Amino acid sequence: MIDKSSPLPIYYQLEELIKKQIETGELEPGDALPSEREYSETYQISRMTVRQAVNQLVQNGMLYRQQGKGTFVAERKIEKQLLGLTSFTEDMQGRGVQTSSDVVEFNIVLANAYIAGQMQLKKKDPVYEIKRIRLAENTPMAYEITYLPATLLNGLTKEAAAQSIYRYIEQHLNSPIGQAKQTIEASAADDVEAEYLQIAKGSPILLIERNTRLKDGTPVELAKSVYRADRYKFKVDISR
Amino acid sequence: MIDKSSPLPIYYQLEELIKKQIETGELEPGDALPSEREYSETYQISRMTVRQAVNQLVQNGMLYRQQGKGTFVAERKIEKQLLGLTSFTEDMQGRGVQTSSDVVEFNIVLANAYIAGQMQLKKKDPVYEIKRIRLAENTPMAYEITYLPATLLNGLTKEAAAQSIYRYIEQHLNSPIGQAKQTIEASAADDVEAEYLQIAKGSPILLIERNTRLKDGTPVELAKSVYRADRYKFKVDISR
DNA sequence: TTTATATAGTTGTCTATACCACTAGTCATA
DNA sequence: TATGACTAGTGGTATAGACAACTATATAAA
Repeated sequence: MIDKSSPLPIYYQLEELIKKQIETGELEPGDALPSEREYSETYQISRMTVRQAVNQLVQNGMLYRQQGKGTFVAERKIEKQLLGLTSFTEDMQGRGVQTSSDVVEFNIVLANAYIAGQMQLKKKDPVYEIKRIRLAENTPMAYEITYLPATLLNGLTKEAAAQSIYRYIEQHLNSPIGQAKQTIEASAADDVEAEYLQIAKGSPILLIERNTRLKDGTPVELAKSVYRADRYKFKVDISR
Repeated sequence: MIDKSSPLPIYYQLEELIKKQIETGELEPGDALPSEREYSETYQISRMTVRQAVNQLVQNGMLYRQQGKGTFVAERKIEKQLLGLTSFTEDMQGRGVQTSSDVVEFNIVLANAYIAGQMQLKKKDPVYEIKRIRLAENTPMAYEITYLPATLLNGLTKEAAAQSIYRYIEQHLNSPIGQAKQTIEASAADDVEAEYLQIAKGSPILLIERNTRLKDGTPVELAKSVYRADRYKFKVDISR
């Protein structure tokens, strides 16, 4: 099961092995794992290496330890990651729902004070302003205005914007997306929003503003989304 | 700086030391940390112990590593934790806002199918049903209905419910709260909600349903909260 | 000037070992 | 019966050292 000559790290192999055992049900929530010393002897690896594997899984919540007792399989989390929250595309595709985007506007504009502040730009720096309608199985779900720093992401096309913008960012900058800060509030649809979302003016809507940054802190996106309240619930999993 | 005879683990002491240096600005975002070997020699501790300290901080996003280059201070996150999201009390108190609760109802009722399903109880099992108005500086912010399993938390009083229910749960069960699953949606206030929140019927509101569990997966709370949309925004920080 | 090549320094992985702290059960004692 | 001491097993902390993988810089060769 563990191949010491593999280029893959041993702790990673053990980690995947335990993960698989949990996924297949060989290890069920509440079950005790073999002790660290047992793993150590079974696979002829150091206990520290075992701990490194287990640490990863404790960290992401699949296992938990109790000193003096053992290590146990945690209740599985409903959603694997918080990932799905960030991106409409990923969220819907994760559920097997066909998604698409209608790009209704695609401009380069000058940043106002608020946008500049959030994106750490100077006022009047150029930014892409992209207005999209997000569809799930051809039903309008959200209306979204996205701002992207034009100097950083030059060459962005309307076609790329109709796909996943995140993918474009990660590939173009060759740098992973790190964190997003989101604000969620409730409101009532105004004329424009009502029209795009095909709902009555004054209907309840979810307003979500998202500020996305790379791992090194560089802001790469500011997006304001308007979701139909009757079609969209927002799920968050939190663990302490 | 590092006291080897202290009962506090060395890795923890080093972790706190680095944290403090970041908080005081001695280490700024983007700065490189001293190398692991340097820490090791400076404090006469093992490099593995240094790594353990740094690992913690990488894990929670304060530092990031680049193989071959070094370890660097990450851009600081806006909110320290996702913690504040879960609990109205902790959230507000974190901002230095005085909070209180009016318990308007305190009953033991029998679980209906939905509640039983979410709480992993049988239908008609007894549950506390607590209806509270959440106030921030004496202004109504939310109306909340909380269900708690009565057999697990017997002895809960109206007075304890007026304080933080979470504190009661953790102390009574002597077990830490692990995760919460939240659903957020927008809606319009009905008669009852409008009255409690002192807003007009039909005003936009945020509906938040929260299902809280212990680390071992035991459900301990199901809460439905209604927030005034004009007084409450919901903030989420997500990191990949 | 450009292109390899070495080299020093960094984090990544892994070992073997040791002792501490905590849990749960056993067993002797009061 | 109840209490306390003991013991085996668990995870928690820590050490010292080794080699691999990667990055940047300096140096030598084309």
